[in-house]
Amino acid sequence: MPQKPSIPKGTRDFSPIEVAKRNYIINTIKKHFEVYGFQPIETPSFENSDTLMGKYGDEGDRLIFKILNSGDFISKVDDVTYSSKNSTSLTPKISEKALRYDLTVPFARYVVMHQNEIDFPFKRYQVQPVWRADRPQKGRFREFYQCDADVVGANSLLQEVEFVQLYDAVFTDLGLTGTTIKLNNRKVLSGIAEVIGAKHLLIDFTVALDKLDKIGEEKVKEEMKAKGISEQAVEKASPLFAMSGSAAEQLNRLKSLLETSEIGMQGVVELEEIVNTVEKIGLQSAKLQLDVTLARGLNYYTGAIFEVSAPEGVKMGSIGGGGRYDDLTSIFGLKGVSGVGISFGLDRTYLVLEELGLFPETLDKSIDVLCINFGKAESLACLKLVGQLRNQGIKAEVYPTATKMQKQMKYANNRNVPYVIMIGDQELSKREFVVKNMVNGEQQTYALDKYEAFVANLQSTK
RNA sequence: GUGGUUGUAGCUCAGUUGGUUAGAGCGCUGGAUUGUGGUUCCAGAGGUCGCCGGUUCGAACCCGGUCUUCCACCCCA
Repeated sequence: MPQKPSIPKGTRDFSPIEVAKRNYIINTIKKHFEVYGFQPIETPSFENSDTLMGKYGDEGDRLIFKILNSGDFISKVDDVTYSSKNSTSLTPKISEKALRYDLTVPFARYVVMHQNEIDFPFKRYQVQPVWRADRPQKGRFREFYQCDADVVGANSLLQEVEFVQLYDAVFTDLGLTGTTIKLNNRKVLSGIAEVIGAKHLLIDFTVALDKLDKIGEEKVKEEMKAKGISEQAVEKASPLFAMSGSAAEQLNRLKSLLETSEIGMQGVVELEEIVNTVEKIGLQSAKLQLDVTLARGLNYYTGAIFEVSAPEGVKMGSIGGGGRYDDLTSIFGLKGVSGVGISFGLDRTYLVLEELGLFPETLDKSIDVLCINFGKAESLACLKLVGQLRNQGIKAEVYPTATKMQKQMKYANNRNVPYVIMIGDQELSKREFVVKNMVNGEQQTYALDKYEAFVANLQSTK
Protein backbone atom coordinates (compact mmCIF):
# COMPACT_ATOMS: atom_id res chain seq x y z
CA MET A 1 0.00 0.00 0.00
CA PRO A 2 1.66 3.27 -1.07
CA GLN A 3 1.60 5.98 1.56
CA LYS A 4 -0.36 9.13 0.94
CA PRO A 5 2.22 11.90 0.56
CA SER A 6 1.99 15.20 2.38
CA ILE A 7 4.14 18.20 3.23
CA PRO A 8 4.72 19.70 6.68
CA LYS A 9 2.31 22.23 8.08
CA GLY A 10 2.99 25.76 6.91
CA THR A 11 5.06 24.74 3.87
CA ARG A 12 4.06 24.86 0.23
CA ASP A 13 4.82 23.49 -3.21
CA PHE A 14 5.14 26.08 -5.93
CA SER A 15 3.86 25.18 -9.39
CA PRO A 16 5.26 26.80 -12.57
CA ILE A 17 2.85 29.74 -12.60
CA GLU A 18 3.50 30.47 -8.95
CA VAL A 19 7.26 30.29 -9.42
CA ALA A 20 6.97 32.66 -12.38
CA LYS A 21 5.03 35.13 -10.24
CA ARG A 22 7.40 34.80 -7.31
CA ASN A 23 10.40 35.28 -9.58
CA TYR A 24 8.78 38.35 -11.04
CA ILE A 25 8.60 39.90 -7.56
CA ILE A 26 12.06 38.71 -6.53
CA ASN A 27 13.67 39.93 -9.75
CA THR A 28 12.02 43.32 -9.40
CA ILE A 29 13.28 43.65 -5.83
CA LYS A 30 16.78 42.48 -6.75
CA LYS A 31 16.93 44.84 -9.68
CA HIS A 32 16.30 47.82 -7.43
CA PHE A 33 18.63 46.53 -4.73
CA GLU A 34 21.42 46.46 -7.29
CA VAL A 35 20.54 49.81 -8.76
CA TYR A 36 20.88 51.22 -5.25
CA GLY A 37 24.31 49.67 -4.95
CA PHE A 38 23.65 46.63 -2.77
CA GLN A 39 25.62 43.44 -3.31
CA PRO A 40 24.26 39.95 -2.79
CA ILE A 41 25.50 37.51 -0.17
CA GLU A 42 24.19 34.15 0.97
CA THR A 43 24.51 32.44 4.34
CA PRO A 44 23.81 28.83 5.40
CA SER A 45 20.24 27.75 5.96
CA PHE A 46 21.23 26.62 9.45
CA GLU A 47 23.49 28.23 12.01
CA ASN A 48 24.97 27.20 15.32
CA SER A 49 22.21 27.45 17.91
CA ASP A 50 24.10 29.94 20.05
CA THR A 51 24.31 32.32 17.09
CA LEU A 52 20.53 32.52 17.01
CA MET A 53 19.29 31.75 20.50
CA GLY A 54 18.57 34.75 22.70
CA LYS A 55 18.59 37.23 19.83
CA TYR A 56 14.86 37.43 19.28
CA GLY A 57 13.57 37.34 22.85
CA ASP A 58 11.91 34.43 24.62
CA GLU A 59 9.13 34.32 22.09
CA GLY A 60 11.66 34.13 19.30
CA ASP A 61 13.57 31.29 20.91
CA ARG A 62 10.39 29.26 21.02
CA LEU A 63 9.84 29.81 17.31
CA ILE A 64 13.32 28.71 16.21
CA PHE A 65 13.43 25.30 14.56
CA LYS A 66 16.09 23.24 16.31
CA ILE A 67 18.00 20.54 14.49
CA LEU A 68 18.64 17.31 16.33
CA ASN A 69 22.28 16.29 16.69
CA SER A 70 23.50 13.43 14.54
CA GLY A 71 24.49 10.03 15.85
CA ASP A 72 23.51 8.53 19.15
CA PHE A 73 22.83 11.92 20.70
CA ILE A 74 20.58 10.75 23.50
CA SER A 75 23.18 8.53 25.15
CA LYS A 76 25.42 11.56 25.65
CA VAL A 77 22.91 13.32 27.86
CA ASP A 78 23.55 13.02 31.59
CA ASP A 79 20.91 11.21 33.60
CA VAL A 80 19.85 14.22 35.64
CA THR A 81 19.09 16.36 32.59
CA TYR A 82 17.52 13.44 30.78
CA SER A 83 15.13 12.55 33.56
CA SER A 84 14.29 16.18 34.35
CA LYS A 85 11.95 16.32 31.35
CA ASN A 86 12.82 20.00 31.03
CA SER A 87 13.02 21.11 27.39
CA THR A 88 15.01 24.24 28.18
CA SER A 89 17.87 22.33 29.75
CA LEU A 90 17.60 19.27 27.51
CA THR A 91 17.47 21.09 24.16
CA PRO A 92 21.04 22.45 24.17
CA LYS A 93 22.32 18.94 24.97
CA ILE A 94 20.67 17.29 21.97
CA SER A 95 20.63 20.18 19.47
CA GLU A 96 23.57 22.36 18.48
CA LYS A 97 22.21 23.72 15.21
CA ALA A 98 19.07 25.59 14.24
CA LEU A 99 17.37 26.79 11.07
CA ARG A 100 17.81 30.44 10.17
CA TYR A 101 15.05 32.54 11.76
CA ASP A 102 15.70 35.75 9.83
CA LEU A 103 18.45 37.23 7.67
CA THR A 104 19.56 40.04 9.93
CA VAL A 105 21.27 38.10 12.70
CA PRO A 106 23.13 35.80 10.25
CA PHE A 107 24.19 38.96 8.44
CA ALA A 108 25.56 40.45 11.67
CA ARG A 109 27.46 37.21 12.20
CA TYR A 110 28.75 37.43 8.64
CA VAL A 111 29.93 41.00 9.11
CA VAL A 112 31.83 40.12 12.27
CA MET A 113 33.47 37.06 10.72
CA HIS A 114 34.42 38.89 7.53
CA GLN A 115 35.14 42.32 8.99
CA ASN A 116 38.68 42.38 7.62
CA GLU A 117 37.62 41.75 4.03
CA ILE A 118 34.71 44.17 4.06
CA ASP A 119 34.93 47.77 2.87
CA PHE A 120 32.66 49.87 5.03
CA PRO A 121 30.07 51.12 4.54
CA PHE A 122 28.98 47.71 3.33
CA LYS A 123 25.69 47.44 1.46
CA ARG A 124 24.44 43.91 1.11
CA TYR A 125 21.22 42.27 0.02
CA GLN A 126 20.06 38.75 0.66
CA VAL A 127 17.07 36.81 -0.65
CA GLN A 128 16.75 33.46 1.07
CA PRO A 129 14.18 31.37 2.91
CA VAL A 130 13.83 31.54 6.70
CA TRP A 131 11.93 29.21 9.03
CA ARG A 132 9.72 29.79 12.04
CA ALA A 133 7.94 27.18 14.15
CA ASP A 134 4.89 29.40 14.19
CA ARG A 135 1.29 28.44 13.76
CA PRO A 136 0.34 29.31 10.16
CA GLN A 137 -2.41 31.74 9.22
CA LYS A 138 -3.07 34.16 6.39
CA GLY A 139 0.21 35.34 4.91
CA ARG A 140 2.17 33.49 7.60
CA PHE A 141 4.08 30.34 6.88
CA ARG A 142 6.65 28.20 8.59
CA GLU A 143 8.94 28.49 5.60
CA PHE A 144 9.03 31.80 3.77
CA TYR A 145 11.39 34.11 1.93
CA GLN A 146 12.82 37.34 3.18
CA CYS A 147 14.33 39.90 0.85
CA ASP A 148 16.64 42.07 2.91
CA ALA A 149 18.87 45.02 2.15
CA ASP A 150 21.12 46.42 4.89
CA VAL A 151 23.95 48.90 5.22
CA VAL A 152 26.51 48.59 7.97
CA GLY A 153 29.13 51.11 8.92
CA ALA A 154 27.25 54.26 8.01
CA ASN A 155 25.69 56.55 10.59
CA SER A 156 24.21 59.05 8.19
CA LEU A 157 20.46 59.46 8.15
CA LEU A 158 20.77 59.58 4.39
CA GLN A 159 20.65 55.80 4.59
CA GLU A 160 17.18 55.92 6.09
CA VAL A 161 16.09 58.30 3.36
CA GLU A 162 17.51 55.95 0.75
CA PHE A 163 15.53 53.02 2.15
CA VAL A 164 12.32 54.99 1.98
CA GLN A 165 13.10 55.69 -1.66
CA LEU A 166 13.92 52.04 -2.23
CA TYR A 167 10.58 50.88 -0.84
CA ASP A 168 8.85 53.43 -3.04
CA ALA A 169 10.82 52.34 -6.12
CA VAL A 170 10.10 48.63 -5.70
CA PHE A 171 6.39 48.90 -4.94
CA THR A 172 5.90 51.45 -7.70
CA ASP A 173 7.64 49.15 -10.17
CA LEU A 174 5.39 46.28 -9.08
CA GLY A 175 2.39 48.44 -9.80
CA LEU A 176 1.46 48.43 -6.14
CA THR A 177 0.65 52.09 -5.66
CA GLY A 178 -0.81 53.65 -2.56
CA THR A 179 1.40 51.88 -0.04
CA THR A 180 2.12 53.63 3.23
CA ILE A 181 5.62 53.67 4.64
CA LYS A 182 5.27 54.18 8.34
CA LEU A 183 8.17 55.71 10.19
CA ASN A 184 9.00 55.88 13.87
CA ASN A 185 12.08 56.05 16.04
CA ARG A 186 13.03 53.89 18.98
CA LYS A 187 14.53 56.93 20.70
CA VAL A 188 11.16 58.65 20.65
CA LEU A 189 9.60 55.60 22.26
CA SER A 190 12.37 55.49 24.86
CA GLY A 191 11.87 59.18 25.50
CA ILE A 192 8.16 58.74 26.03
CA ALA A 193 8.72 55.86 28.42
CA GLU A 194 11.25 58.01 30.26
CA VAL A 195 8.99 61.06 30.47
CA ILE A 196 6.04 59.11 31.80
CA GLY A 197 8.23 57.26 34.27
CA ALA A 198 7.99 53.79 32.76
CA LYS A 199 11.50 53.48 31.43
CA HIS A 200 11.97 49.97 32.79
CA LEU A 201 8.75 48.84 31.08
CA LEU A 202 9.65 50.16 27.64
CA ILE A 203 9.01 46.90 25.78
CA ASP A 204 5.66 46.26 27.47
CA PHE A 205 4.69 49.87 26.89
CA THR A 206 5.51 49.84 23.20
CA VAL A 207 4.06 46.41 22.49
CA ALA A 208 0.78 47.66 23.91
CA LEU A 209 1.02 50.98 22.08
CA ASP A 210 1.62 49.15 18.80
CA LYS A 211 -1.84 47.64 19.00
CA LEU A 212 -3.61 51.00 19.05
CA ASP A 213 -5.06 50.86 15.53
CA LYS A 214 -6.13 47.28 16.08
CA ILE A 215 -7.76 47.17 19.50
CA GLY A 216 -8.37 50.83 20.28
CA GLU A 217 -7.34 53.28 22.98
CA GLU A 218 -9.23 51.75 25.90
CA LYS A 219 -7.85 48.25 25.43
CA VAL A 220 -4.33 49.58 24.99
CA LYS A 221 -4.60 51.47 28.27
CA GLU A 222 -5.94 48.35 29.94
CA GLU A 223 -3.04 46.29 28.67
CA MET A 224 -0.53 48.90 29.84
CA LYS A 225 -1.99 48.92 33.32
CA ALA A 226 -2.05 45.12 33.35
CA LYS A 227 1.67 45.17 32.59
CA GLY A 228 2.30 47.33 35.65
CA ILE A 229 2.37 50.81 34.17
CA SER A 230 0.81 53.26 36.60
CA GLU A 231 -2.45 55.08 36.02
CA GLN A 232 -0.69 58.48 35.97
CA ALA A 233 1.91 57.24 33.49
CA VAL A 234 -0.77 56.00 31.13
CA GLU A 235 -2.59 59.32 31.46
CA LYS A 236 0.57 61.21 30.74
CA ALA A 237 1.04 59.21 27.57
CA SER A 238 -2.47 59.88 26.35
CA PRO A 239 -1.49 62.60 23.84
CA LEU A 240 -0.01 59.72 21.85
CA PHE A 241 -3.40 58.20 21.29
CA ALA A 242 -4.58 61.22 19.40
CA MET A 243 -1.56 61.74 17.19
CA SER A 244 -2.83 62.80 13.83
CA GLY A 245 -2.28 65.50 11.28
CA SER A 246 0.79 66.23 9.24
CA ALA A 247 4.25 65.06 10.17
CA ALA A 248 5.17 68.62 11.16
CA GLU A 249 2.22 68.87 13.55
CA GLN A 250 3.01 65.52 15.11
CA LEU A 251 6.65 66.48 15.51
CA ASN A 252 5.68 69.69 17.26
CA ARG A 253 3.49 67.80 19.69
CA LEU A 254 6.29 65.33 20.33
CA LYS A 255 8.70 68.15 20.99
CA SER A 256 6.59 69.59 23.77
CA LEU A 257 5.92 66.15 25.22
CA LEU A 258 9.58 65.16 25.16
CA GLU A 259 11.35 68.40 26.01
CA THR A 260 12.75 66.96 29.23
CA SER A 261 14.08 63.83 27.59
CA GLU A 262 17.41 64.08 25.86
CA ILE A 263 17.06 60.79 24.04
CA GLY A 264 13.49 61.57 23.07
CA MET A 265 14.49 64.88 21.54
CA GLN A 266 17.28 63.19 19.65
CA GLY A 267 14.71 60.86 18.12
CA VAL A 268 12.50 63.78 17.15
CA VAL A 269 15.43 65.50 15.44
CA GLU A 270 16.18 62.32 13.48
CA LEU A 271 12.59 61.87 12.41
CA GLU A 272 12.42 65.50 11.38
CA GLU A 273 15.49 65.24 9.20
CA ILE A 274 14.29 62.08 7.45
CA VAL A 275 10.81 63.46 6.86
CA ASN A 276 12.12 66.80 5.58
CA THR A 277 14.65 65.22 3.24
CA VAL A 278 12.12 62.79 1.80
CA GLU A 279 9.73 65.65 1.32
CA LYS A 280 12.29 67.58 -0.70
CA ILE A 281 13.11 64.60 -2.91
CA GLY A 282 9.57 63.36 -3.31
CA LEU A 283 8.19 59.84 -3.72
CA GLN A 284 6.62 58.21 -6.77
CA SER A 285 3.61 56.42 -5.34
CA ALA A 286 4.11 55.71 -1.64
CA LYS A 287 3.13 57.88 1.28
CA LEU A 288 5.54 58.47 4.15
CA GLN A 289 3.68 58.66 7.41
CA LEU A 290 4.88 59.32 10.90
CA ASP A 291 3.46 56.78 13.32
CA VAL A 292 4.54 56.98 16.93
CA THR A 293 2.66 53.79 17.73
CA LEU A 294 4.81 51.74 15.38
CA ALA A 295 6.96 49.49 17.54
CA ARG A 296 8.01 46.28 15.83
CA GLY A 297 11.24 44.38 16.23
CA LEU A 298 12.28 46.28 19.30
CA ASN A 299 14.69 43.63 20.40
CA TYR A 300 17.36 45.15 18.23
CA TYR A 301 16.20 48.38 16.63
CA THR A 302 17.75 51.47 18.20
CA GLY A 303 16.83 54.31 15.82
CA ALA A 304 14.49 54.47 12.86
CA ILE A 305 11.73 51.88 12.56
CA PHE A 306 9.99 51.23 9.25
CA GLU A 307 6.92 49.31 8.31
CA VAL A 308 5.09 49.24 4.99
CA SER A 309 1.41 48.56 4.83
CA ALA A 310 -0.51 47.51 1.75
CA PRO A 311 -2.84 49.99 0.04
CA GLU A 312 -6.05 50.70 1.90
CA GLY A 313 -8.76 48.13 1.46
CA VAL A 314 -6.40 45.18 1.29
CA LYS A 315 -6.66 43.04 4.37
CA MET A 316 -3.03 42.22 4.99
CA GLY A 317 -0.52 42.93 7.69
CA SER A 318 2.72 44.64 6.89
CA ILE A 319 4.42 43.80 3.61
CA GLY A 320 7.80 45.09 4.69
CA GLY A 321 9.66 46.30 7.71
CA GLY A 322 13.04 47.44 8.91
CA GLY A 323 15.00 49.83 11.00
CA ARG A 324 18.33 50.92 12.43
CA TYR A 325 20.20 48.75 14.88
CA ASP A 326 23.27 50.53 16.17
CA ASP A 327 24.67 47.69 18.13
CA LEU A 328 23.76 44.48 16.40
CA THR A 329 27.26 43.25 15.70
CA SER A 330 28.37 43.92 19.27
CA ILE A 331 26.67 40.72 20.38
CA PHE A 332 29.29 38.98 18.27
CA GLY A 333 32.10 41.18 19.56
CA LEU A 334 32.29 43.96 16.97
CA LYS A 335 31.45 47.29 18.53
CA GLY A 336 30.75 50.67 17.00
CA VAL A 337 29.32 49.40 13.71
CA SER A 338 25.92 50.84 12.98
CA GLY A 339 23.48 49.08 10.71
CA VAL A 340 20.20 49.92 9.09
CA GLY A 341 18.13 47.79 6.82
CA ILE A 342 14.76 46.84 5.40
CA SER A 343 12.99 43.66 4.48
CA PHE A 344 10.38 42.86 1.84
CA GLY A 345 7.82 40.20 2.66
CA LEU A 346 7.68 38.18 -0.55
CA ASP A 347 4.75 35.96 0.35
CA ARG A 348 2.55 38.76 1.53
CA THR A 349 3.42 40.96 -1.42
CA TYR A 350 2.44 38.01 -3.63
CA LEU A 351 -0.94 37.73 -1.93
CA VAL A 352 -1.54 41.45 -2.30
CA LEU A 353 -0.57 41.52 -6.00
CA GLU A 354 -2.80 38.49 -6.57
CA GLU A 355 -5.73 40.09 -4.80
CA LEU A 356 -5.38 43.28 -6.80
CA GLY A 357 -4.72 41.48 -10.09
CA LEU A 358 -1.41 43.24 -10.61
CA PHE A 359 0.67 40.42 -12.06
CA PRO A 360 1.53 40.93 -15.73
CA GLU A 361 -0.45 38.61 -17.99
CA THR A 362 2.65 37.49 -19.85
CA LEU A 363 3.88 35.58 -16.80
CA ASP A 364 1.82 32.46 -17.49
CA LYS A 365 3.18 32.13 -21.00
CA SER A 366 5.77 29.38 -20.82
CA ILE A 367 6.75 29.22 -24.51
CA ASP A 368 6.31 31.47 -27.55
CA VAL A 369 6.03 28.80 -30.22
CA LEU A 370 4.93 25.17 -30.38
CA CYS A 371 5.58 23.05 -33.49
CA ILE A 372 2.97 20.48 -34.34
CA ASN A 373 4.44 17.03 -34.91
CA PHE A 374 3.16 15.37 -38.11
CA GLY A 375 5.68 12.54 -38.35
CA LYS A 376 9.31 11.73 -38.65
CA ALA A 377 10.39 13.76 -41.70
CA GLU A 378 8.15 16.70 -40.76
CA SER A 379 9.35 16.84 -37.16
CA LEU A 380 12.94 16.84 -38.38
CA ALA A 381 12.21 20.03 -40.30
CA CYS A 382 10.50 21.41 -37.18
CA LEU A 383 13.49 20.56 -35.05
CA LYS A 384 15.76 22.44 -37.42
CA LEU A 385 13.46 25.47 -37.45
CA VAL A 386 13.05 25.40 -33.68
CA GLY A 387 16.83 25.38 -33.30
CA GLN A 388 17.06 28.52 -35.41
CA LEU A 389 14.29 30.20 -33.42
CA ARG A 390 15.93 29.26 -30.13
CA ASN A 391 19.15 30.87 -31.32
CA GLN A 392 17.15 34.09 -31.66
CA GLY A 393 16.07 33.77 -28.04
CA ILE A 394 12.56 32.57 -28.85
CA LYS A 395 11.15 29.97 -26.51
CA ALA A 396 10.15 27.16 -28.84
CA GLU A 397 9.56 23.43 -28.77
CA VAL A 398 8.37 20.57 -30.93
CA TYR A 399 5.51 18.40 -29.70
CA PRO A 400 7.29 15.13 -28.92
CA THR A 401 4.94 12.63 -30.55
CA ALA A 402 2.91 12.63 -33.76
CA THR A 403 -0.45 12.21 -32.07
CA LYS A 404 -3.70 13.61 -33.36
CA MET A 405 -3.50 17.23 -34.30
CA GLN A 406 -6.52 18.04 -32.20
CA LYS A 407 -4.72 16.85 -29.13
CA GLN A 408 -1.61 18.84 -29.97
CA MET A 409 -3.64 21.99 -30.59
CA LYS A 410 -5.46 21.52 -27.33
CA TYR A 411 -2.14 21.16 -25.53
CA ALA A 412 -0.92 24.40 -27.12
CA ASN A 413 -4.12 26.10 -26.08
CA ASN A 414 -3.92 24.90 -22.48
CA ARG A 415 -0.33 26.03 -22.23
CA ASN A 416 -1.23 29.47 -23.49
CA VAL A 417 1.12 29.23 -26.44
CA PRO A 418 0.59 32.30 -28.62
CA TYR A 419 1.88 30.78 -31.90
CA VAL A 420 1.67 27.29 -33.34
CA ILE A 421 3.86 26.26 -36.28
CA MET A 422 2.75 23.57 -38.67
CA ILE A 423 4.96 21.72 -41.13
CA GLY A 424 3.02 18.89 -42.73
CA ASP A 425 3.91 17.03 -45.90
CA GLN A 426 2.46 19.80 -48.11
CA GLU A 427 4.55 22.47 -46.42
CA LEU A 428 7.58 20.24 -46.37
CA SER A 429 7.44 19.68 -50.14
CA LYS A 430 7.08 23.42 -50.72
CA ARG A 431 9.86 24.24 -48.20
CA GLU A 432 7.61 26.45 -46.08
CA PHE A 433 5.87 26.59 -42.70
CA VAL A 434 2.52 27.82 -41.49
CA VAL A 435 2.21 29.99 -38.39
CA LYS A 436 -1.11 30.07 -36.61
CA ASN A 437 -1.85 32.94 -34.26
CA MET A 438 -3.74 31.29 -31.42
CA VAL A 439 -5.37 34.51 -30.28
CA ASN A 440 -7.11 35.54 -33.48
CA GLY A 441 -6.84 32.27 -35.43
CA GLU A 442 -5.08 33.86 -38.41
CA GLN A 443 -2.55 31.83 -40.36
CA GLN A 444 0.45 33.00 -42.29
CA THR A 445 2.90 31.09 -44.47
CA TYR A 446 6.65 31.68 -44.52
CA ALA A 447 9.47 30.04 -46.51
CA LEU A 448 11.63 27.81 -44.32
CA ASP A 449 14.80 29.68 -45.34
CA LYS A 450 13.14 33.01 -44.55
CA TYR A 451 12.32 32.28 -40.94
CA GLU A 452 13.82 35.66 -39.98
CA ALA A 453 10.70 37.32 -41.38
CA PHE A 454 8.63 35.44 -38.78
CA VAL A 455 11.11 36.32 -36.03
CA ALA A 456 10.88 39.99 -36.99
CA ASN A 457 7.08 39.89 -36.91
CA LEU A 458 7.12 38.12 -33.58
CA GLN A 459 9.46 40.60 -31.98
CA SER A 460 7.60 43.61 -33.31
CA THR A 461 4.46 42.47 -31.48
CA LYS A 462 6.21 42.03 -28.17
C1' G B 1 1.86 27.88 23.08
C1' U B 2 -4.10 29.14 23.76
C1' G B 3 -9.16 29.10 21.57
C1' G B 4 -12.11 28.06 17.36
C1' U B 5 -12.72 26.08 12.29
C1' U B 6 -12.15 22.83 7.95
C1' G B 7 -11.36 17.99 5.34
C1' U B 8 -16.29 14.01 0.21
C1' A B 9 -13.64 12.69 -7.61
C1' G B 10 -7.69 16.12 -10.40
C1' C B 11 -10.30 21.23 -8.84
C1' U B 12 -14.72 23.92 -6.56
C1' C B 13 -18.47 22.01 -3.73
C1' A B 14 -23.76 19.31 -2.69
C1' G B 15 -25.08 15.02 0.29
C1' U B 16 -32.14 15.03 4.13
C1' U B 17 -33.49 12.10 11.39
C1' G B 18 -27.96 7.28 10.84
C1' G B 19 -30.63 3.27 5.99
C1' U B 20 -29.72 -0.28 -0.48
C1' U B 21 -25.40 1.26 -5.67
C1' A B 22 -22.24 8.75 -2.47
C1' G B 23 -23.84 13.26 -6.57
C1' A B 24 -23.16 18.10 -9.61
C1' G B 25 -20.21 21.69 -12.27
C1' C B 26 -15.42 22.30 -14.20
C1' G B 27 -11.33 19.37 -15.81
C1' C B 28 -9.76 14.57 -18.04
C1' U B 29 -10.41 10.42 -21.93
C1' G B 30 -12.99 8.82 -26.42
C1' G B 31 -16.39 10.17 -30.41
C1' A B 32 -19.21 13.85 -33.74
C1' U B 33 -14.32 16.26 -36.69
C1' U B 34 -8.22 11.05 -40.69
C1' G B 35 -4.49 18.73 -41.36
C1' U B 36 -6.69 22.96 -36.89
C1' G B 37 -7.37 24.70 -30.34
C1' G B 38 -10.40 28.04 -27.48
C1' U B 39 -17.61 27.36 -28.72
C1' U B 40 -21.34 23.14 -29.10
C1' C B 41 -23.34 17.98 -28.76
C1' C B 42 -22.86 12.63 -27.25
C1' A B 43 -20.49 8.84 -24.38
C1' G B 44 -16.94 7.22 -20.68
C1' A B 45 -13.32 6.83 -16.81
C1' G B 46 -12.31 8.59 -12.07
C1' G B 47 -13.99 7.93 -4.62
C1' U B 48 -9.53 3.89 1.37
C1' C B 49 -15.86 10.09 2.21
C1' G B 50 -8.17 12.98 5.82
C1' C B 51 -6.32 8.90 9.19
C1' C B 52 -7.07 5.56 13.61
C1' G B 53 -10.45 3.79 16.98
C1' G B 54 -15.52 3.63 19.30
C1' U B 55 -21.18 3.52 19.39
C1' U B 56 -24.82 0.87 16.18
C1' C B 57 -28.14 -4.49 12.91
C1' G B 58 -26.17 -0.48 9.78
C1' A B 59 -21.73 5.52 9.86
C1' A B 60 -19.73 10.39 4.74
C1' C B 61 -23.32 11.67 8.85
C1' C B 62 -22.93 10.39 16.05
C1' C B 63 -18.53 10.11 19.82
C1' G B 64 -13.03 10.16 21.06
C1' G B 65 -8.11 10.75 19.35
C1' U B 66 -4.78 12.33 15.55
C1' C B 67 -3.09 14.95 11.17
C1' U B 68 -4.34 18.98 7.97
C1' U B 69 -6.73 23.85 6.41
C1' C B 70 -8.24 28.50 7.63
C1' C B 71 -9.27 32.30 11.55
C1' A B 72 -8.36 34.92 16.18
C1' C B 73 -4.78 35.52 20.33
C1' C B 74 0.61 35.58 21.60
C1' C B 75 4.21 37.16 18.40
C1' C B 76 5.55 38.49 13.66
C1' A B 77 7.22 39.14 7.35
